[in-house]
Amino acid sequence: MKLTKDFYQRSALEVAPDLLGKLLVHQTAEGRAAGMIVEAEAYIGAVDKASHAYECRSVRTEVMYQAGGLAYVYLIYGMYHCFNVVTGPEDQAEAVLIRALEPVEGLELMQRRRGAKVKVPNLTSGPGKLCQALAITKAQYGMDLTGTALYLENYRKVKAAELGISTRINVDYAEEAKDFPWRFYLRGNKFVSAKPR
DNA sequence: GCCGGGATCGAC
DNA sequence: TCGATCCCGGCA
Repeated sequence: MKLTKDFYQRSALEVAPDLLGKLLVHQTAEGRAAGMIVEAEAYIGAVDKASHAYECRSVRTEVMYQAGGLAYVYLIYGMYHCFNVVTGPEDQAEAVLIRALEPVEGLELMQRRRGAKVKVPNLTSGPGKLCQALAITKAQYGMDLTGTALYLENYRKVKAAELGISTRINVDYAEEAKDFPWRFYLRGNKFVSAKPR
């Protein structure tokens, strides 16, 4: 079942752990590719120096200020895209970065997009990798996640014992925010991008 | 205009 | 450990 606006229009800190075990689906002319979310990080503009929206409402961050249920996609390091789910009510800049997926559907398509030599665990085990595997680019910026092309749906339940929590990856510059325990992952899943601290 | 830096990845 | 590579934001 597809996730509805109600699911997204809550705090990023509630949505992020709830996203584990959900299926991210992207339907394109090339076909359908989908993976189960195994790692996600919350970003909350109002209080979070690691957030792009911290003291910054601009063309790039505008979608984060919209009501939850839209896609926030940005280019990082000049070469990779990162996919976020916008959460919360309108005017609260919040989002959840999807950091890793376990491939479920369209493995051949993902392999073709990522390159023939890439081994399966590396298809979707990082925010840049999963965007390449699912063909998510800035063309998907602002897209409605309750639509038909790019959406999330229920896939499997996650037990409390499977939930891992840690600090977020690569935000050491963010002063006190670097220590916020806002990263959520499925314990023991081999597609999780990095070892927790 | 110009300049600095980044929610990454993969080759060395 | 380090380089690729480019958009964006801040400042002039």
